[in-house]
This record gives sequence, structure tokens and C-alpha cells, in this order.
Amino acid sequence: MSTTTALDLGGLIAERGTKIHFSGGDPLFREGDKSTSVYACTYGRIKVFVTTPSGRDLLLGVKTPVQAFGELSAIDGRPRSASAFAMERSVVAQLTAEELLDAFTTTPMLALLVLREISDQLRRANARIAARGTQSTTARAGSLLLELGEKFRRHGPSVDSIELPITQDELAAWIGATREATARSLATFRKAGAISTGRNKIVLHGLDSLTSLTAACS
Amino acid sequence: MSTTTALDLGGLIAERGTKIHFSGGDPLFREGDKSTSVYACTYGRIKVFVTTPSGRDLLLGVKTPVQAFGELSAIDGRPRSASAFAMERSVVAQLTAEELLDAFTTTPMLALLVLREISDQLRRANARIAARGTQSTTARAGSLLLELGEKFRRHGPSVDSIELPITQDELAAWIGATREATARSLATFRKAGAISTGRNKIVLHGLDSLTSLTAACS
DNA sequence: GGGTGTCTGTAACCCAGATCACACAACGAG
DNA sequence: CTCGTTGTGTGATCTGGGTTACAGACACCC
Repeated sequence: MSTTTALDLGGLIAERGTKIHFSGGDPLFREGDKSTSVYACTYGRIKVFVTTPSGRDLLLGVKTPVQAFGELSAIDGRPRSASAFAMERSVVAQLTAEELLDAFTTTPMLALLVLREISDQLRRANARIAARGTQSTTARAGSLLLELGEKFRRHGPSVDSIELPITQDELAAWIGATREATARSLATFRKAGAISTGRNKIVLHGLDSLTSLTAACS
Repeated sequence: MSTTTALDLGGLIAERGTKIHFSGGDPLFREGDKSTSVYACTYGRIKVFVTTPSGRDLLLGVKTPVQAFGELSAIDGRPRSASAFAMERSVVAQLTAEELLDAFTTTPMLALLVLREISDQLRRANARIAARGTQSTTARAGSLLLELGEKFRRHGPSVDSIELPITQDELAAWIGATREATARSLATFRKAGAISTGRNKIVLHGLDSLTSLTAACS
């Protein structure tokens, strides 16, 4: 029968789900939608975000291979609480809520896996609530850059220059600030020699200097 | 055998767990602790909060009968990401992580129950991330008062005066503002006749006037 | 090549709210 | 009753970052 080699939810969806291709900027679902499918990014990058009443976007996460997303609506059947858009040419695997719940009954262990997944997200969300308001924009920007730096170091060459493919708008939406404030924070990092900036990219000159700068301005 | 009449996680824990009594101000667990038990409040009020680097407390939730809390560490075994203290004389039911996981295998449906529980918390957390920074403190204070008003209306007499047993410090920690800013927001509500304030209490004069005031200052 | 849209970099202004600093009221303990 | 503690109410500053407003830089298409 179906032997499952997957050790996490994303892997399982990628294995069993139907693949769908998207171009950059395409919507997968929007806040308020009634859809209940669960997805996993298998190629590219998917941004998950909410639009605040004031019209600004606030990133909740960026999904890369092989991360799952859209679990909430699949679990409780309520409307989407966030929107998901492809940031670039991407491929995602899709599983319907029924397929997921069926998998729960055949593989009870799977429910525990999903629980851990969601628990982790909740922990991160709570940490973020604590960070907002107590940390300065610069501190939040630095933390995020460090986090992304760690994440991208494996993929790229192991030199101490790490290039992040991200715009300042995206960075601003991620840390919950305006583009201008984010640019100012980046300027202080740049003047200190910790990073350099360019169109659609931010280059980290090693993580150490950035780490100390971030720690300093907290 | 053990017939389970509980329809939610809190009910199940209250039914099977061992009862423990606490006085107001007593800690149940602290951020960083390695304990993995899961709890349900059966009497009184338990506050769940994190302490920010700047030393301020930030409330993540107030648990009343029969709400569960402390699930995260029970699920993934990681250290507590928040602290839990009794706000007043309280009774909680405790279940060890092993007992909870055992219950999962005997009652597969239970895992789905917990999933819904955590999903709901995650939805709320994400909504809160979006609210912070886009809404003014006055708007956040008003929203919280309305929410608490709804919650307390059932318990108290059904008159249009709803008395909330809460200090301004707690309110401030809940909405993520200083005590002073919170007092000022309450002052505007008080001057508009929507509430009155006292030691350890806030009285709502009906929800309608407060609703319109909150909506106005968004 | 030149035009156009997207992205980056700064500067000037302004305001919500944090910080600091009191005065006073309510309550419990001795 | 008096004193200490905890909670409330409100002023006076200060500042981070939102808002507005441009000026250049890069990329792409015709």
C-alpha cells in the first residue's frame, strides 16, 4: 500500500498531493475564502500574509520547500485567516481537507505531527507578539536578517557573504514597519559595514557584526 | 470503563486530572521551566503571560473554568514559552504529558480536539499581531473591554451594568501598553459616560456606547 | 536608445505613546 | 486610628517611527 517515508506534514503533502504551478504574484487563496485545502511548497517561495485595516500587508511567513501551510482552515473548516501568494514561479502540492482527515484515521501518528507543526507556529506567534512594541524597528530588522541569514547559508556557498533575495518592502511587511523606517535601519547597518544593499537583494557580510549591532540597539 | 462525557480538552482534563489548589499570586510554572504537564482551570482565574526583555509583563490569556492551558510543552516537550500564575484563589486540574498522549491513542478523536483548540489560539495570535501597531491603544483597550464584557455578562446579573474584576495594570499588560496610557484611554471612555472606574474594577454601562466609541477612534 | 515602472535612499515634520514625576484614594495589618 | 501598600488619575517631556515628499538607480520593453 502507500508507504509513507515522510517525517513531517510538508513531506507527506508533497508526496501524496496534486502538484500545481504558479507564476510570481499569483494568489493561492485570500483572507476570507471558504477553501479548506492544505498545501506544501515544493518549489519557489509562497508568502502568507494578512492585510491590515489600514491597507498595509503584514507577512506571517514565507514558505519554502518543503513547508506546509493553510492547515488551519483544513482543521477547523473556518474561512482563511490569511492570504497566500506566490512570490516567484512556484510549485505547490495540494491535499483536500477530507484527504488530510482520512490520513489522520489511517495514520494516527500523523495528527501528533500536525500538532507539533501548529504548536511551533503558535510559539513563534507568541514570541512575535512579545517582540513587537518592546523591540525597536532596527532590532527587529536585525533579528530577521540574522534568521534569514541562517536559513540561506546552507543553500548558498559557505563564504561569509550571504545574499538574501528580498525587497525592502517585503522586509518591512515582515517586521511590521514602513518601508522608510526599514530603509533607515538598513542604513545604520550598512554604515557600520555589516551589510550592503542593492536592488532586490541584501548582502550580509558575516553574521557576527550584525549580531553585535542587533544586540546593541535593543 | 472510563466514559468520557467531555466535549473539549478542558473538560477532559478537569474530569480526569488531579486537582491542585493555589492562592492568588502563586506560580504554576514559569517561562523556561522543563515541566510538561497540561492543566485546566476549574475554579478562579489563571493568567498566562511572558516577560519582555524590558521587564514588562505581557498577558497572552486569562484562563477561566473550564479552559485548558500549558498544552504546548505537553505536545512537543520543549520548555515553557510563557509563565502561568493564579490571579486569585484558584483550583486547577493537572494531567501529565504521558497521560495526555495515552489518551490520544485510546481516543483518536481527542487529538483532533486539541488541534482545533490550538488552531483557535493560533488564529487569535495572528489577529493580535495584525492589531498591534495598526490600532491605537484606545481602540485596543475598547475592544478588550467589549470582549470581556461579553464574557462576563452571562455570569453576572443581566442588567446593563457589567462589572469587570480587573486592575489597570492587568489591562495594560493585556493590550501591550503602559499603565499610564491605559488610564488615559479609560479616562476618555469615562468622560463619555460609557464606563466608570474604581479600585480593582471597571464597570461597563452597557456595551453599545462603548462599541461606538471604540469604532470611532480606529 | 529613450520611456516607464519598480525599487532604493534621504530629509522635514508631527504625533501617539513611553518615560518621569507626583498627588491622592482605598484597603489591610498592627 | 495610623501607617504602609497597592491602585488610580494626570500632568510635563521626549522620542521612535509614521507620513509626506522627492531624487536617483536599475531593469525591462518597445
